[in-house]
Amino acid sequence: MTLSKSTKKVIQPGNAVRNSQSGQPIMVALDLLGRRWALRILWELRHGDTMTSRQLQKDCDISSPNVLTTRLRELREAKIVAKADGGGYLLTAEGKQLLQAIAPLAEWADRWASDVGREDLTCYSKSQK
Amino acid sequence: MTLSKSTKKVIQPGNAVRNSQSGQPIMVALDLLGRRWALRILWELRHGDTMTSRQLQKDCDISSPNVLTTRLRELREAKIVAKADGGGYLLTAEGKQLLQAIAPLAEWADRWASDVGREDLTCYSKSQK
DNA sequence: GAATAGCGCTATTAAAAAGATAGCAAAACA
DNA sequence: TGTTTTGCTATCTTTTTAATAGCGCTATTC
Repeated sequence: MTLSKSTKKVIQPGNAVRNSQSGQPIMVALDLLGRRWALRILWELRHGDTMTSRQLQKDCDISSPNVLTTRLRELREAKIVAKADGGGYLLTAEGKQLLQAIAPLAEWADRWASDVGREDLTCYSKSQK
Repeated sequence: MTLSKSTKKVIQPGNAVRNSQSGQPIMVALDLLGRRWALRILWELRHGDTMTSRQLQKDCDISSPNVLTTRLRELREAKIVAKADGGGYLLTAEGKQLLQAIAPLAEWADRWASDVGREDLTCYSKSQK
């Protein structure tokens, strides 16, 4: 490995990240997915189609392309997302598996919504705008 | 339910969040879990035991208690985490279900690690700066 | 073949979030 | 009563994200 200066680290299993020095896969994953828009980007790519960066930006409601670019780079380095031939982005095989792994989340979220909604939601609802 | 502070938004299904105005459960969940340390905190609570905030801070390697306090408050408001009688924090029933929903993530991470490790890492190390 | 439009991406500045230390009040313990 | 532990706040610095503008490139259209 040439890795001249490790000023910026690739978020990959085996590499130390903010969350952990160990490089444990799960810790690296939690770090990577815990960054802004990372989960959402995967979610918007869930259909498997190639999406342009602009489309992603629009669907995710991201105003600034900078964060999107950064996140996409990280996800590409992590082999979760790839550039498509002819432009755009799509999930890698690895990315599709990841998406399957977090698929139960949507189901949970629905249960969560109904459970939380069943409770004393009134003490929260009016604080919104 | 005096609602002392109406300026802060509770992250709950039904409420608009950064990611989405719709309040769709999955979007709210992605927003909440996409915040720094949120996933990791859940992960450290996965055994179901009551953990003190200091223990959590230590295990998560969080240097600043501020973020931890903020995240724990959000998770409590979302009914995912609760304060334990006699101090400390633990998962709610909802939180335990959430953890089950993202449990496949650990398994995926291990596969991911072996897959990524199998490939040519050199093509990434030099692109960094 | 100039004009147009969409693409990926960078530049810049402001705002927000997180990192890092220190320390306090209350409870638990001795 | 003195000591420890705990949850949390205060303060300040650093990092990350937000918000706009716009560049160079490619493809299409007139």
